[in-house]
Amino acid sequence: MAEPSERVNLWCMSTVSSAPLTTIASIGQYEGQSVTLRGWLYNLRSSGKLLFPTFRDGTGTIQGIVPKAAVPEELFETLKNLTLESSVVVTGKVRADSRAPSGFELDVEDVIVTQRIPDETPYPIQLKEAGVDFLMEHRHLWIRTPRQSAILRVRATIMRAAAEYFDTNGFFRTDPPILTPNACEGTSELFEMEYFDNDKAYLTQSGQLYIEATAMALGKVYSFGPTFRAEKSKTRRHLTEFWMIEPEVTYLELDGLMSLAEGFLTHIVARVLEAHRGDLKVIGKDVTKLEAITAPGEFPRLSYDDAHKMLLDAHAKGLIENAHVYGDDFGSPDETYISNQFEKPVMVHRYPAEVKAFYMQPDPLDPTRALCVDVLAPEGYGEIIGGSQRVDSYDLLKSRIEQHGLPMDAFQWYLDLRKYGSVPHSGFGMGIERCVAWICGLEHVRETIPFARTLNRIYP
RNA sequence: UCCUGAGUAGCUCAAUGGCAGAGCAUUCGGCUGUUAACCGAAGGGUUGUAGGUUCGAGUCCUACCUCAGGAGCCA
Repeated sequence: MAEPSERVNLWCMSTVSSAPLTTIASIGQYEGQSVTLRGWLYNLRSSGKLLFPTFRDGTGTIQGIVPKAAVPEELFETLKNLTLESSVVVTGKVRADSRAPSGFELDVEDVIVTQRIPDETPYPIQLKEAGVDFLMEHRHLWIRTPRQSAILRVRATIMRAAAEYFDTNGFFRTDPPILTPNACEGTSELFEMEYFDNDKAYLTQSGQLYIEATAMALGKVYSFGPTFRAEKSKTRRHLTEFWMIEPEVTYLELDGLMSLAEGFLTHIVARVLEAHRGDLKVIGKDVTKLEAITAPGEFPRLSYDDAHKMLLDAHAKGLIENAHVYGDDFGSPDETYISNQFEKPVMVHRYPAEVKAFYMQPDPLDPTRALCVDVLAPEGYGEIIGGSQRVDSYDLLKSRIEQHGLPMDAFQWYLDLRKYGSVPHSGFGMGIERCVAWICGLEHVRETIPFARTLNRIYP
């Protein structure tokens, strides 16, 4: 058996062959030519004197063909005995073939094995089924599989498109601190840590209060970064560490905020459809559901009261188990039902102020309502955006802080924003992982981020 | 925190209280168009942990551990 070794250095690879270096995603441009790919052996089938190695390189997969009679003996033996996920530099001629899923195959001419995985320690992840626990324990390897790679590529586009929407609409990115001295919203569990000698610090659970301050400096701002919640939630929608993008805009009221959210989500979906139809196919997402988002027509806007009536009707018809109690927030089954009634994301606004955060502006037409909006993604994915107009009165904000039993000292700087040139302003936050889960049609948010942090898992 | 379910070969799973099994993976052999290829053979086990019931426990009981799904809360 040929025993290729780690004999290849990255900087000399370009001299191995005169063929142009390319990626699997763009290999169609080279039909009829020889090219060089750098990647890994994804799978290997054989039929007597014919080998079918499948290669992957992070942009896609392609099947190679190696007839014994057409290549040197050493090359054939090397490939025949190559172990899955060994790293390789492959040179071959690109050929269109209707039998290939991607439309192209590679007639292999040369292979340099960068590292051969030894027989005694085979690659642990099989192409066949595996359980959640095993896959999460091997997340560092699981992300190599075509479906997981496709999800991560879509995630990258969603993150870029989200930032791009604000960058091209006059926003300034102003990221808040990740270490904070107190709870922004006071109630939820926070990750606590020592801050030098006598102080505690907490990992941020939202940058909102800080970007209200930067909005007062710059007008239209957004932040984009990780947030942390020590909630003991074990569901398909929760992570303890997740990424949030949050715009905050001065002189913007609730209606304008909803329009902003609508334009923002539409832009993201459009960008994903532009760039990732192939990936969405690998993932198994029905793209017609996404095309419905970018089709003409506004996102439905539903008041809390209307949503409540919708839920009562549904309960009367036996479509949901529990009758919604007027005045309560919506539970997950309620949100799922509401979102399933629409093709587009639905914006539910003006919840009872009592169930919402202290900083939300009351509706002047009915002060028991908060000027807030939750955007519920279609197909039962639930809340992906939560936002509101903020309290702009010093006196009202101060009394709210008192009512909620929050430490006044910690909020002095926040109150200053209402003391010195207060203006109406609004903002929202979108959790990237829930957005990715919705757009990709995933069962669980743990697949939307390279290394998910959940209640029971912090390895790898 | 509460409710429910699951832990058996590297992986996915079977096994009426009565001999510990299969598929995939690995190794060896066969096949010139395979698409998670297929065919033949071999190796591979402290049934999550600790007790208990029983002639006999993977199976029944108790406790614990781990994981999963859901509720609440949230993005």
